[in-house]
Amino acid sequence: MDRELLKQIVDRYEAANFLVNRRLNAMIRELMPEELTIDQFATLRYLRMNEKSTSSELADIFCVGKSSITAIITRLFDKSLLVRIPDDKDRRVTYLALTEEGKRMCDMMEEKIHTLLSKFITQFDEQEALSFIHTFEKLAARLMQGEEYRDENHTEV
Amino acid sequence: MDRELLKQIVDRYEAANFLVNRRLNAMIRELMPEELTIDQFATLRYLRMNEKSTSSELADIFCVGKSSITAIITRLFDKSLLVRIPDDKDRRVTYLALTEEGKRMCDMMEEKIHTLLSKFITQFDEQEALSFIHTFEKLAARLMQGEEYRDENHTEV
DNA sequence: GTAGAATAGTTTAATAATAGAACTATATCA
DNA sequence: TGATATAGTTCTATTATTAAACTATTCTAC
Repeated sequence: MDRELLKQIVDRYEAANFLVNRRLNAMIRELMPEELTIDQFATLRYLRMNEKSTSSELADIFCVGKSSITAIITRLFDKSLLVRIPDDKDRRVTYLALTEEGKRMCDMMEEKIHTLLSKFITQFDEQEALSFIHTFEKLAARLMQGEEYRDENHTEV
Repeated sequence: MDRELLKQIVDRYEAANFLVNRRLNAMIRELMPEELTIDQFATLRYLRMNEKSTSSELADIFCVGKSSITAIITRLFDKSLLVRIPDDKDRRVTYLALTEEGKRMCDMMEEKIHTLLSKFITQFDEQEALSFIHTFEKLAARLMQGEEYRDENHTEV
């Protein structure tokens, strides 16, 4: 790929990404119930799909420090949306699980977001949408690989 | 597009988007100099490309309230990365412009981010990258249209 | 031409997410 | 067993954010 073209593609990616994320986030924020933030919902959603994960796992997936996760988890716990379940094999470990209310809340929001995104996605023809998603997933996979960036950074000490 | 397929595409989009943004943000955060946050950089970058915009314009583009912009602008001003230039036609208006140091800082970061993104983008063949970007830009354009979501929300009465 | 409405931007107070360091408790390993 | 590593929390400070109240202007409709 030629140098100039690459630069253009990178620029265009940055610009589109910025717009899409800012707009979508704003739209999703509006769908949220008063008591839930986007990051809190993202946490609920992850736990909905991954029963019994831990703070450390969340910190890894979300690319933030563990103290950040503790704060979010505490807020969700205070709202009775999840519980902490100590592992009895390794007593350092605490599993996280949604309460019934947490699941309900998560499903309700997931539904609303689905409706929102569907409006935009249905504007593309099937083949274009599938190609796009396919490339997006490849990009995601490649970002997951080049993981040298972690440690030293989002883990304390 | 059939209902089940649509649901799958939306799910896949959500998952890929989450991964890509979290990872990329983490990687970019690491490139940042000590004194600059990602949001501050995004502000610099916008002003670099759009000379003489205003707080209100930034609030619109970034989909946040004006007081949020005031806070970021003040921090960048304190670091001597930008200046406020009052309009002498309409004295309510204040234009924002980068200082030379602001421009240098912005260019330096832009360069670093370019290098990072290039690593990933060059892994795709030219045609795939171009199709992807094309669809991404269409999505961005459509999100810009359905703007009913603003007002009442990110503008203070 | 003036009163009332709209607009641009700031201030203030409160909340959330975050980093980083210090800490507790537990487990692993050599 | 003693040193080291790991899981998670607490604490402190910073940043981004909202919402509401506010100042200073400009616009507008009468």
